[in-house]
Amino acid sequence: MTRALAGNLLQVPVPELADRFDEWQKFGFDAARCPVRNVLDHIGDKWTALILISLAKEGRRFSAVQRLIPDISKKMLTQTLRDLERDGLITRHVFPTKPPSVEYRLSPLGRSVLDPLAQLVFWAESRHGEIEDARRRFDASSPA
Amino acid sequence: MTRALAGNLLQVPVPELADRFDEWQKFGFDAARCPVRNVLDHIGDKWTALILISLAKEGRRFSAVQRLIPDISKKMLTQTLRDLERDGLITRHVFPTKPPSVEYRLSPLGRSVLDPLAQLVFWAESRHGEIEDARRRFDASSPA
DNA sequence: CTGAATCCTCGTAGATACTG
DNA sequence: CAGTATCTACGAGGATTCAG
Repeated sequence: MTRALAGNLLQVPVPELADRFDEWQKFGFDAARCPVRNVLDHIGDKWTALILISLAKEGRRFSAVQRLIPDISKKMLTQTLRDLERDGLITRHVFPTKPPSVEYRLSPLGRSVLDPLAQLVFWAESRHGEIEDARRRFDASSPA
Repeated sequence: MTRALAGNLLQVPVPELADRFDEWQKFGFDAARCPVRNVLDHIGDKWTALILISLAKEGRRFSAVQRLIPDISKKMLTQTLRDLERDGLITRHVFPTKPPSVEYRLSPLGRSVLDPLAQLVFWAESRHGEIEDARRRFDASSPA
């Protein structure tokens, strides 16, 4: 599977990102037309990425996800799952067992975001040390 | 050009992302050890990504960035720039002109995040339509 | 021009309790 | 088990004003 996707991976050169930015400018920088604001804000919120990752391997039930992300409240879990479902990134499957059980799964669209998301996560992981160092330096040279 | 970078791009198979997630679990899911929470939350906030992109082509002055992102307040611009500087993603250069001018530039570390960021932005752009459709379907079938 | 300082508001998210 | 309902608190972020 890692092979299968290798060929698919869209090449996105950085200069093009800057050019895109220039283009958004021409439309008055309408928030609705700007994917950075419209989507990245959303998947960048406090719980979304974590939930997507927790569903990467297999579908999971509500309580299973909650166990995987211990400090999320039921309220935020419910809400974030619903937003994700609304955006078509996950699907919701209800099984009419005695105590009802509900399983959430990534949709194909949801699975497709794991690649770019992984890029960012692994960037964060590999640069984490550098960032911490920079913070320490900054805090040291900046008067409280 | 989509070809040129193909060789450079780190392949990050999705299964590995899920495995990483499993590992974080073992450490009690400490927020400090979790790059998703520690870093992605930060670059995923309201203005950070936009500012990074606006500096992608060249260093820019405070007021220039503000023009590029019309609806950011001076307060948030100052604050986000300072956080970015603290994290070592941008550098700050003061020129002692008559009215002082300050230019912000991406550091090598800052430039390095543009690649994964671009992946996500272009994902957002290419899937934007799908997401909007999903939203409409969801809202239509869901009783207000 | 590039901020710093203050005040104020609004939304997000946590806590708690309840339900099918 | 998988939510819903309500209340509250906190903090991000906007507006405004001042300063080097």
